[in-house]
Amino acid sequence: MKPRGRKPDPEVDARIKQAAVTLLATKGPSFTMDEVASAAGVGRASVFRRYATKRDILLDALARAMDVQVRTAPDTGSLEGDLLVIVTETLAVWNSPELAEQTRQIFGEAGRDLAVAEIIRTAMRDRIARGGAIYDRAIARGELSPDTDLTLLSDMLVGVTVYRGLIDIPQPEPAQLLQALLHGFTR
Amino acid sequence: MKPRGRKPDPEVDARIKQAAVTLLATKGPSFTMDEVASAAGVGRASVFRRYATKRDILLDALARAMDVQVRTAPDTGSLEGDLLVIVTETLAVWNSPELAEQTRQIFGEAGRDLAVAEIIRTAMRDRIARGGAIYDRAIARGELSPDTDLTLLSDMLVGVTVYRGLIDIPQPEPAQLLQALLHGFTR
DNA sequence: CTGGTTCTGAGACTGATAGTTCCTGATATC
DNA sequence: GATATCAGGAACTATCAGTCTCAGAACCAG
Repeated sequence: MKPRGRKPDPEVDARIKQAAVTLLATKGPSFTMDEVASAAGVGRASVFRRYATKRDILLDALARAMDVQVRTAPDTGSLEGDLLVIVTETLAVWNSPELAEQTRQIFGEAGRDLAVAEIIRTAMRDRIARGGAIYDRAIARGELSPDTDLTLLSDMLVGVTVYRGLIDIPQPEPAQLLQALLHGFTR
Repeated sequence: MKPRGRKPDPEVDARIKQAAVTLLATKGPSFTMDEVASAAGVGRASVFRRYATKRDILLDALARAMDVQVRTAPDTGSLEGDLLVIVTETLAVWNSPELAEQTRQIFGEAGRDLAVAEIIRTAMRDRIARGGAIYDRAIARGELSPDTDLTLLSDMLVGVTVYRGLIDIPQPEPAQLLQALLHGFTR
């Protein structure tokens, strides 16, 4: 059956989503529903008509926020060179105080809500997939074995930085981290 | 000058601390002050007389909880053997559903409160220091260079597991992680 | 055009929870 | 014995998620 009465205003939709993403970026996951409504210049009820719970709007805003930035994979001619770019970019997130704080909070939220974890997981998978060419080339060059666990490689790279970022430890030097990933710690 | 009136009851102290630690273990950081008071069989005001805010009691309970488990370092005769024990133990935390959930929540809390981060950081430092002998022996045997960044080694090991645990990815096989740490990903 | 339905902003209300305050009684120091 | 602090209990405030109501606007069916 057709919907009857007045239709939801798409303008209101847009302004709520916009406000949620902005608030997530500025205040982290602790924004309030009142803030969303007033930042969107919209009635409280209109927010709750679209999102039953705060969790819903948070997840939506988070998914939007994670969907944004992705760069094309570098191609420097060697695995070491390509990975150095990625390592450096990854560390850059944690070396910028504002970005680091934001990221800390988001990973923190993942610890209390598996749905948040899933959003991050998916976003990270996409990001790795985007860099797949690097590994293809490295395997073609013989720098990596064809049966390398690329996910583990990637997770070890990201893992240290997330871990250190979360508990507020300075990040390693890119070259050192790169060395450890490529050659391990034994001599 | 001496304190005048009635003294704080040490029994009450103890029961509050006990209740806080227990609640932290069972409900995670989301326990309420009412729960603490009633679990301790104590008045609400007595809790707030000892801890000005919930954050304070949470930090205290957390510090207590982290202070508990530490094992003596293994000595299998090789770095590989010793590390395998440590890797396996670390993975065990995340392979037990209840422990994993608890750890997830605690790391999540670190993302929203740097004081929590500091408690974890300190506890992890202690734990690494406890395993220092492993690395001393490995260096003596020539398995590690004397200028190895042991903190990075340790953080890379823990980092992957925390990262994967937080965003709910299955943990790697111990042997595979060990291999990556010792020898890296290149051939 | 009319009537019914759903949207809109505004605001009141409920319930949970942190934190405060006050009460009465117990226990300590002076 | 006066005074101060602690004990438990309970009322109170403030914040926030989530619900509900209202009056007015927009839309659809007849």
